[in-house]
Amino acid sequence: MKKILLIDGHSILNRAFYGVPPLTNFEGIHTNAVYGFINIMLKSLEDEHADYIAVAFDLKAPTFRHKMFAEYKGTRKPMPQELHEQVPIIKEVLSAMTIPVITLEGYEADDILGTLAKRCQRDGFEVSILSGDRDLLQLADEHIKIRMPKTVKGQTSIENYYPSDVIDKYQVTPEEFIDLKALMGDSSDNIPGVPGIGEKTATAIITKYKSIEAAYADVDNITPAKARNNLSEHYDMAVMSKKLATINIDSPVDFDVEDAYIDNLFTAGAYEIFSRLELKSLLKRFKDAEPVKEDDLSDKFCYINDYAKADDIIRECMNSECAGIRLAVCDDVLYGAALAFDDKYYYIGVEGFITQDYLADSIKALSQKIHLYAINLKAQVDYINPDINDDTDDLAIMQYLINPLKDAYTYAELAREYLNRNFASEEDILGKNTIAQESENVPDKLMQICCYDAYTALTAHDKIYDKLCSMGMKEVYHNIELPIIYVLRSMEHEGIRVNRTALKSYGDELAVKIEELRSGIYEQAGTEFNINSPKQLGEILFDRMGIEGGKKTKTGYSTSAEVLEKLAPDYPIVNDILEYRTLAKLKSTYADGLADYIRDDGRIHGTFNQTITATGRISSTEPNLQNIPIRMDIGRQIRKVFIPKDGYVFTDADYSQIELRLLAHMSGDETLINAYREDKDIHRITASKVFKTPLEEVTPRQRSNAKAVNFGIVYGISSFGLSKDLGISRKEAKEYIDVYFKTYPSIKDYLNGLVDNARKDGYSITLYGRRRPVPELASSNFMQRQFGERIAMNSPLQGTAADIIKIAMINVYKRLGQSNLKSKLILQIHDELLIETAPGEEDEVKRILSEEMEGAAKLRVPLEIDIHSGNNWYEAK
DNA sequence: TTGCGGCCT
DNA sequence: GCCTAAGGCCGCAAC
Repeated sequence: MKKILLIDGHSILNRAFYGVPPLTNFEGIHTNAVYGFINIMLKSLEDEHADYIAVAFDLKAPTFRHKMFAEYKGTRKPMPQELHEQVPIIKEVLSAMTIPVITLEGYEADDILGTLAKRCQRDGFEVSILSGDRDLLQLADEHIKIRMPKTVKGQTSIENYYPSDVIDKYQVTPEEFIDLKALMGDSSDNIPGVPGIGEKTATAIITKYKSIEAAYADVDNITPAKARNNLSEHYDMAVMSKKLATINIDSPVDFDVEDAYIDNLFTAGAYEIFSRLELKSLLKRFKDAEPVKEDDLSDKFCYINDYAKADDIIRECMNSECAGIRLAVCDDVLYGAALAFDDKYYYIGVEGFITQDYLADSIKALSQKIHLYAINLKAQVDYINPDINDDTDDLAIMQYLINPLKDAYTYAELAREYLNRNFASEEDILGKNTIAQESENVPDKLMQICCYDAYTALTAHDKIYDKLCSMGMKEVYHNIELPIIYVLRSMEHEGIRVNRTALKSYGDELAVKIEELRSGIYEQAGTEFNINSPKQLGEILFDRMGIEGGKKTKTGYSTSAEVLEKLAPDYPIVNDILEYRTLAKLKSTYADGLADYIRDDGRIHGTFNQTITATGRISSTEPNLQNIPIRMDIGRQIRKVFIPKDGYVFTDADYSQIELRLLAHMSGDETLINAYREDKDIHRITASKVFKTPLEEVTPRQRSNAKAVNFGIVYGISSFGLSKDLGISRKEAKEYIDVYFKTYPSIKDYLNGLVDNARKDGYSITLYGRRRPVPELASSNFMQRQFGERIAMNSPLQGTAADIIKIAMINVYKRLGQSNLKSKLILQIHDELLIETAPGEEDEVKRILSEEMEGAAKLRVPLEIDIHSGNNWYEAK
């Protein structure tokens, strides 16, 4: 039997809009409703195995119902702009997918759906109608099924209604459903119904009489009295409501069902739209549906394993101006290299006479002679160009600067965006294998990955570089991001030495204390359970032990430190749990966690990621060396296991209040600027002004509160956040903030200006021109907009601080090299640099650090650093 | 894979 | 009525 799926366009789009979190592409176009719509539609097609599909939409113009009843639908709240702008997009998408989009002047989508459903049923079709609108239930019939998406706890499922299901759920037949609505009315459509009759009474009346006409005929016997009186008085209203509620199943809609036949939904046109909208997971569906869609350039690629040929190719490449390059590198081993130049694409494998050293040396020579373009240079730079230079470009870095919010900067992403090509991604080609594992198989896959990469680097380079420059980020790219690659690579290469045995005993000591606490906790609880499980812990504390705490999270009780700390004074077990948590965290994440990363050279070589953060900061992974404990002494002790080479010391320098100093500089506030110029205590000054107390009489408490306010300003202050931080009421927090802004009006103006500019431009910007898009500012959701405002206030400060320390790192790195020092930069922790300092170089290293860090930017206030040295990281802080 | 909780600047 | 100070990474439990 033939099957057709009919969709209520606006209803499903609306559901998708509110069901899918806000989503925008880089141009700031909202896409969540389109995304959700297509997902619901494809899911339904899968479930139903339909071979025909059509979508009906309402038009703006009045319908026949408005002629009957002028107030029909009333003055509806306009749909949010974010949803409104997606209406034409979904229609465009559907058209591109060759799905008929049906509208009819003077009629609603319901009427179109009803008409088509009945027609198709007559023609022997099995019909499914997809809508979120219960009114459609009146259409349910022997061969007409109504599908309604339903969301329970964030999970969307579909409810199917045949007539029997309607009766089960509403005690009335689909036909009677109309009469039900005629009595009840419908506030959203402004259908009046009968006053005083709600769902309960209406259902009772209709189950008994089957129709409003029959009920009216026996109106004297209707109970309760209120319903009786109202129905007899307002019967005409019920009759009109019935007419309004009745879906027209005989509308003059012009439709040839053969147009709705599903041939291929995944057309090139649809692909183009989805990639413009950046709906990646939908693009994936394309690949499954239409494998030929993937661009295959394999026949252009040439595999080289002959030494003489390789030599010829490299010599030939030397004569071109530029080349795309991609090396196959894994665990410090080079397996091959792809070169793309003059529309030629070679992969040279390390094989036979083509040794690693030969290939690396040839590429280094090449990089001296011509411009090379790579994607993710840091991973390959060891074999390309050992030291800072401006001749090898990195397209991943360029793209990160253009949009730092993306989650991948791979050739597949770049080719899609800039070349309109859909290449199999590295993950697609490798599957679960690594490059090292794959090198043992057929070399074809490595060739494909590297050639696609080199092809993309060469072909997209000019487009992406031009875009970067047009966005004003040429300097930040050349002066900051490109050189920092080499510094980060060097830091990764050096690593940091760890005292393995000390780490082990630290872990062992923790284990003893943890066991003591564990048994004590079990004893107090009267049972054994997994203390690490928030679920079990919550049940023990709040159910079994009956502690007053209350639910907070979706999944159960909150057992966060914030909650537990309030209970700790009254319940010894809670105190023990908090201590257990602290120690367990230290053991699993730091003692045991770090041990796994110590390599044979006794050092940890983490990775510094340059393209992760939204603001321009560096991030650290495998392991994260930027979150080693320091606040509590028990945790801080772990820093003693980080040690320099024998005879060396650690020198640690960190900026003093860099973000507040930037606030002073960028806002131009004279009080703040003078305070820093005269090296005054900034928090004390703020306290004195805000609390109207003479400077000498500021209490420690006042100073500490002022410090919290200063921090808050940098984060994009909110009364909620400040109140939580200070443990005061929101009202008090708001008063602090108000007084602060009254005291520093230029800062208020500056921060407001940041928000205004970000709203106008769509992005925030640092002193050095680095951008961060803030699409949240355009949201219709209040929370989202507020979030956007805080981002707009924080990003320029945090981002400029990130720029400045990167400049300092580059200069420190260069100075250490120029002075032929053995000392090496090994860590960066956002505003802090750690140098492993060789014997006798201590003074010079300190001089370099202070000159380069303090001199990294010339501001209206001095940049100052604190500097310490020691025999381990604990001592050096 | 997701949510919670916790460590850092 | 929402439930938020900015930016990260990671271990564990539970699905």
